[in-house]
Amino acid sequence: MNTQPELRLAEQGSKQRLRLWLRLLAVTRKIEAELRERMRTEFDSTLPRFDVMAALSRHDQGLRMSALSGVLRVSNGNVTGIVDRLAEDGLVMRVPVAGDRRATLVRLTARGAEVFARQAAEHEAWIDAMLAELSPEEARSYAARLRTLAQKLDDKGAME
Amino acid sequence: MNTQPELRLAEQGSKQRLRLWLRLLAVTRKIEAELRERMRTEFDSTLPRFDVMAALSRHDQGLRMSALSGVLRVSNGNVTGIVDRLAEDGLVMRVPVAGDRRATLVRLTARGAEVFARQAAEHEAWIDAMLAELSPEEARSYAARLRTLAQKLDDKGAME
DNA sequence: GTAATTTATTTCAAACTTAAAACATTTAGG
DNA sequence: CCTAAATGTTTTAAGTTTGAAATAAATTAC
Repeated sequence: MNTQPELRLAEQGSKQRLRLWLRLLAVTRKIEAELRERMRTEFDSTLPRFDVMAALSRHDQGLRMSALSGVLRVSNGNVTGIVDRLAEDGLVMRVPVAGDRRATLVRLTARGAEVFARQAAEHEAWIDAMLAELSPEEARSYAARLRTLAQKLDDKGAME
Repeated sequence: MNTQPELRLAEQGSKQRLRLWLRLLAVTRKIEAELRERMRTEFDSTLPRFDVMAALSRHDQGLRMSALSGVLRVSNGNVTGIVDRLAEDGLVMRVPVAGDRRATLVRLTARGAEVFARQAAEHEAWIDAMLAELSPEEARSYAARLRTLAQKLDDKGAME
């Protein structure tokens, strides 16, 4: 056996990358499950709602529905439902766009901004505790590596 | 300002960890989106179905519903639905457990095993291509780091 | 200017997901 | 035994998610 060492090596790389992906997925799911649980028990809310509010909090002037779904990388129809429910609760508002009656701007209400600020502070503390194992320097370095990886993935996607 | 340097430093660590989490989430979602798209177009299937079949493929003798949901870290009721649909398609089968009429064993059918083998090979190739940026050694080292992190997270969860 | 195309969003059907309730069965304690 | 607690699974209600179809409005091309 092992008459084709270059093939064996390629296989090895493939297996290592697959293993990495499975671990990445496991850790991400674990953290998400924990965050979801806490959002539910502490704030009677959900992660998707938090994600939408987080995106809006970075844009005082509001975001169009399409921009929102672009930022969050979820489908248009998905955002519609979440924004509907947030609006019912008075946390976000839909504002018409002057000069384009197709579009809507979504913004946090004053109460929404208040509620989000409280949740964001806790959220950051939860993450900090869960990733306490990693030093700030280690976190910085992994984040940087992931950034270049994400960039490469986006480049590939753009070619289609 | 900066009269409390120890606080500033703690804040820094917290911000770095939060940034890392957001990148982790972004990369994971990007890869998942790509895998889902390919599962759909190439195999007319979904990621959750693939995940269930992958778990079953590692257990020739089959898995109980509860073991399956434990391995996949999803809720019991969730697995029920996915297994229902896989069973309709003749890819998995429910087998009664001798001596315990509450439990069910789920196993891949012969056709299910065949179908999964094809999908798994492609799946591994997709991952390999998406993570080609990472050398096998780099992948191995990150996977190891994630493993210890996952372990720590599990330990914390076990304390509740 | 009107028709065709593009853009922005919502609606829809199907699947996935969760937590909690319901159900069935088994195990343990008196 | 027989009842209470524990275990294994499904059902249910609500929300999330997708991709595709529908709707509406704006833009482009005759």
